Amino acid sequence: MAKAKQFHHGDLKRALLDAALELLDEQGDSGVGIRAVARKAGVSHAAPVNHFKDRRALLTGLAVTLFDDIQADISKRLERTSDDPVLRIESVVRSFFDYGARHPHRYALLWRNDVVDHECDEMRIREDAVYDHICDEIDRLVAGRNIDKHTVAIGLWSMMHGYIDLKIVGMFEDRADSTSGEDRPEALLKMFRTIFAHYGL
Amino acid sequence: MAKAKQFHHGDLKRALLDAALELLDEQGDSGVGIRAVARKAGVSHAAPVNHFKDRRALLTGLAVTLFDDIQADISKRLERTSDDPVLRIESVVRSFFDYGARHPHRYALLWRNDVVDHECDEMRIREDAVYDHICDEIDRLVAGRNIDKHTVAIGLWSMMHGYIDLKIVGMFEDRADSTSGEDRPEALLKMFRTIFAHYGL
DNA sequence: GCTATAAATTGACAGTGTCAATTTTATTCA
DNA sequence: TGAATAAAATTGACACTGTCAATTTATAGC
Repeated sequence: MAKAKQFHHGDLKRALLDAALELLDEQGDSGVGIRAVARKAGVSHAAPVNHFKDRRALLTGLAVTLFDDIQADISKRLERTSDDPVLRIESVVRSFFDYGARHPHRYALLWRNDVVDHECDEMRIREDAVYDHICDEIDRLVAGRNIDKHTVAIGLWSMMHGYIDLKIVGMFEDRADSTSGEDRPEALLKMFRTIFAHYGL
Repeated sequence: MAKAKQFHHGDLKRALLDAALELLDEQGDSGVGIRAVARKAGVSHAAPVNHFKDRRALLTGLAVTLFDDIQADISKRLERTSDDPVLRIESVVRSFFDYGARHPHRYALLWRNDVVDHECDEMRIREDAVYDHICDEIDRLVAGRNIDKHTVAIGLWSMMHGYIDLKIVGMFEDRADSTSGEDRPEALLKMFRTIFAHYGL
């Protein structure tokens, strides 16, 4: 495998996704065009059509691999986390916080509805997986009590996603003078612990 | 004004923004191209350059008008709201919730970093204005107490924005079975009131 | 009325996504 | 093994986009 230069690339799909990821990190999603990716992979401009019928399909395929990366990181962290549901939830949230800070373009792509097909099975499966990570722990947390776990999960996820997204946009740049709480993500986590506490969790 | 058909349009800038808004509502930001807007305004493909040097400038100009609309709605609601800081904060949040539900494409555009210039003065001013609406009330709320108002404001704004954004993406479509709390936005507001309560506000 | 300036026009260029036709390689089956 | 079939990559074309330069047209000021 990895033969020098043959007509049939052998593993072009993988090569295309690699090239796409590089372009994404460098220029954001607008830089990930079919032709640009093909160029970067050293292949003709129409070659990708065999593996991705669309630009949309290409970006969706890329988003799928990103979700897998996140999923892997979450699992790795959870292995090192105790059985306390609150701590496990915080592990998941920290995984997202870090990912958003480290790879803003990748994170932004995940929620681009126009360019990524969230309806397709491959995406739904991945999204379900990460949602379940949050929801399962909350389920354990509210077990027996008369609390709608989805409301708590949606609230938590909303705050988590909203913070990452707004930070990427630069919304908190010069607005929130970093006087007291320098580590804002941790402050938000503490804030949510407040909600858990209020529910008696 | 509004003369039939002359070479000089007279108010082309306004006409372009009107056309852009229509296209945005119909097709999302990807449908708002310079040429498409010019076509819709009944003018040649290069006419817009006199009023918007870029596609980015066009989209930014459009986003500015959207922020103004939101600002107007917020002000209208606040006029009818009592002096209670919590109620006033909830008014602002409800304004955003409604806007996001009513005009998903418009809301999404506001936070598109690649296509809208958030650094320019016109944008900063509008963003500051809406942020201040939230922050001022929170400031009154935490007055005297040893609480970082920015942390509370960022938490609130993050949850608000995250919920609207994820809902637009369709993230809560079939996941959260709408058994108990049908009105999710109100549930989230209640959740935040929990945080206020915890801080003794 | 003449001139400067602003506003809109046409035309061109490079780049894009997508499709059709074609050539090249790999695979399968007799 | 060799021929037929399928898969993978190529080239070429089309319509479309954003942007720029050169040009024409209208407006405003002296």
